[in-house]
Parts: sequence; C-alpha cells; structure tokens
Amino acid sequence: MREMTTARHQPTARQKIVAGAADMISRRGLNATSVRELAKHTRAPLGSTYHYFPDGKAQLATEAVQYAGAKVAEVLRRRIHAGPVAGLRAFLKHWRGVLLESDFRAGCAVLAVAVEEPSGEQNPPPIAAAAAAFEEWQRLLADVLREQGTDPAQAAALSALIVGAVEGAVAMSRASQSIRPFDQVARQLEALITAAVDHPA
Amino acid sequence: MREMTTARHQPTARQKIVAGAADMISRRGLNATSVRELAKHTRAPLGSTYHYFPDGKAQLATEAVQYAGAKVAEVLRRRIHAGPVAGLRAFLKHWRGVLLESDFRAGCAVLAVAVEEPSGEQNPPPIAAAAAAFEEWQRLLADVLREQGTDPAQAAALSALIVGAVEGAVAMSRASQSIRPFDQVARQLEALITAAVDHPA
DNA sequence: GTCTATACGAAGATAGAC
DNA sequence: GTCTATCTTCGTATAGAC
Repeated sequence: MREMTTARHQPTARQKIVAGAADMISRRGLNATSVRELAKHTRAPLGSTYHYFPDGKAQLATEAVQYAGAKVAEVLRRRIHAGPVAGLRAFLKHWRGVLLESDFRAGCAVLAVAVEEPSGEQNPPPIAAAAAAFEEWQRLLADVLREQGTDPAQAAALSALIVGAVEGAVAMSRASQSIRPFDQVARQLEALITAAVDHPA
Repeated sequence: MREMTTARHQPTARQKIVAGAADMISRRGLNATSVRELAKHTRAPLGSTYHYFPDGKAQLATEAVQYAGAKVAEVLRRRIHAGPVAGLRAFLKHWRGVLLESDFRAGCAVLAVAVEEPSGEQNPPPIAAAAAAFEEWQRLLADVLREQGTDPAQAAALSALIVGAVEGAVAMSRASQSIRPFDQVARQLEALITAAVDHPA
C-alpha cells in the first residue's frame, strides 16, 4: 500500500491506471469502460491491472471516483480561501474547461457512476464514493458560506443547489453539444451566491 | 407504423417494450440494460424486439428517451397552466415520487443516456433525443415564466437552472440514498421561481 | 512481480423453423 | 408475423510462464 501516499512526484503505473479510468468513465460512462481497453489506454498489461486492483472493476471504479472527486475538491480548495464567489468561479471554470477542451466529449465521472451503478440496500463502494465526493464539494462550499455569515441551513441548501445544478448543466451541455446551458446555469449561480453573501438573511 | 398513433387505449406490445426500456435505463443505466433482459422483463420474445426495433439497441434507447421525456413533459403541461410555481411543483413532485417509490433505485433515463452515450461529431440519435427532452422541459418552464412577465433571457436561464439542478439532485439523492439533497435543492428552486415571478426584473 | 494466453459467460444481433 | 436456436464479439477475470 505504499502507493497510498499523496506524493506528487511521478505518477506510478497504478496512479496512471486510476487517472485513465476516471477519464474514460467521464467520457463513456462506467459500463462502457472495459478493463481491457483501460489497460490499452494506459499501456499497462491486462494482468497488471488485476495485480494492482485485485477486486477488479468495482475497486477500479471506486478509486476512479475518489480520484475525480479529490481533483475537483482540490480545485475548490485552492481558491475558496478567497471567499464563496471565488470558490464557485473556480468550480465553474473547471467544468467549463472539461466541456470545451474535450469538445463536449467528457463529463463528470462521479455523476456517471452515480447514475449507472445500481444502488442496492447496502451501498456498493463505487456509489458510496460518489456520494462522498458530492458531499465533500458541498461541504467545502457550505463551510465558506457560513464563514461569511450565511445561515447554516441556507448555506447547506445553496451548496446542494450549486453542486446539483453544475452536474446537471454539464450533462445538458454535453447532450446538446453546446456551452449554452452550462453558461446559463453558471450565470444564475453566480448571481445567487453573490446575493447570499450580500444578504446573509 | 400503426403504432405511431398516440392513442391511450391499451398499451401495445411495442409500447410496453419502450416503457420497460425507459424504466430499466432509469435504474441501471443504458449499457447495463441488455436487450435480452428487457425482453424478459416485458415478456416479449427476443426476436420480437428486433422485429419492432430493426435498428436494435440504438433505436430502443432513442425511443425510450423520447418516451421518458414526453412523460415528464406531460406532467409539466398538466399543471403549468396554473403558473410557473405550479409547474415547478409538479415537476419536483414527479421526481420526488420516482426516488421515494423506487427506494432510490430509479433515476432519470434521459440523464443516464446523456451521460453514457459517447456524443461524437454527428450526434447519435439517443443523445439528440436526450437533448430534445431537456430542451422541451426548459421551454415549457420558460414559456410560462415569460407569460408572467419575466425577462426572456432570464426566463430561459432560470429554466436551464431548474432542469439542471433537478437532474443533478436526483442523482445526488440516489447516490446518498437520502431524499435530503433533493429536498434542499427543491426548496431553493421554489424560492427562486417565486422571487422571479414577484420581481420580474 | 510482469505479462501472455486463455477460460467462461453474456452481450448484440440474425437465421430460419413454425 | 412469432419466436427459438445460434453466430460472433466482447466482457470480466485468472492461470501460469517468465
């Protein structure tokens, strides 16, 4: 488990596989991402994949979601010290970039897993990881809103709205192959969070 | 093509297959919905499926998305004559019911297809159908907002926010197996649309 | 420890009997 | 026109040579 360190040196083969899985899932969805093609994309032999991830595809999906979730959380954390508006803008800029740079071929891996994995009674690990990612993003936003004087319940609800709306907007823009839905939603959210900060009712 | 009439008499075998596809997709996603199991669930022989849908799974997915999209549009249309708030409430009530009645096992088939189907250069029919569904929901909401005096651009943007936020919220609630994220988002949206109607700036 | 070759099942789709 | 049996391809996963 020496790979569990968050060192940023060179990515290990294992880390490249996880990152590759997150990318493929964000483009085609979970079920369309086969372990075979993943190995090809990351230039790792198929056997290595099962060596690094003995629990197979479920483990791979879980770690890919955690990776994607942490990456976005990092984007948020890097700017949120400057306040809720700055945090939201960084969040929006990230997703806008994902859409445009992929020519609307990539979306959110966390959402893909949340939609595809059947969420049974005892939540399977990939779904639990997706829920945790959504919650972490919300918490980061809610924390800074509360710091700025927003009522706690309102801060939590507004954060849920932001995360939900952005996730939905990314999917809508992908479907329509147009940045318009995303930009419409982004503008509404900026206005909202600005109002929440100015009038911490 | 006599099945193309929108008659509501008894559902034909063909219609049952489409409805079954929409339901399965809303639960497990598109790629996890096999034509085989779909035939089983709808008690149709596998051959019949390919008889009714000669273009195979792509055609099935397209019609399932159109069916799901039309069903939600109908929910909206039935109440929206009473104004934007009534329309939004009907929309929210529908999705809340889907989540609770399925014990968080069902979500939105349109979103599932939008996330899973790779959206290439010339948009494949299932993706185009998903985009059309999102747009119809937005249009229904935007039309009634404009009728109530909301500025057209604002009406369109607010509608995009509503559709995106609800889609995202459904996915979040499914992942966390809790109605909380959905209810938080719903409450924010109700407040927003009320404000938009009261102050048609 | 890395990787090739393969097992086994299920996928989409079709042929052709009734 | 309905449906059964089957073809082919690809999925996940593993065994066992280096």
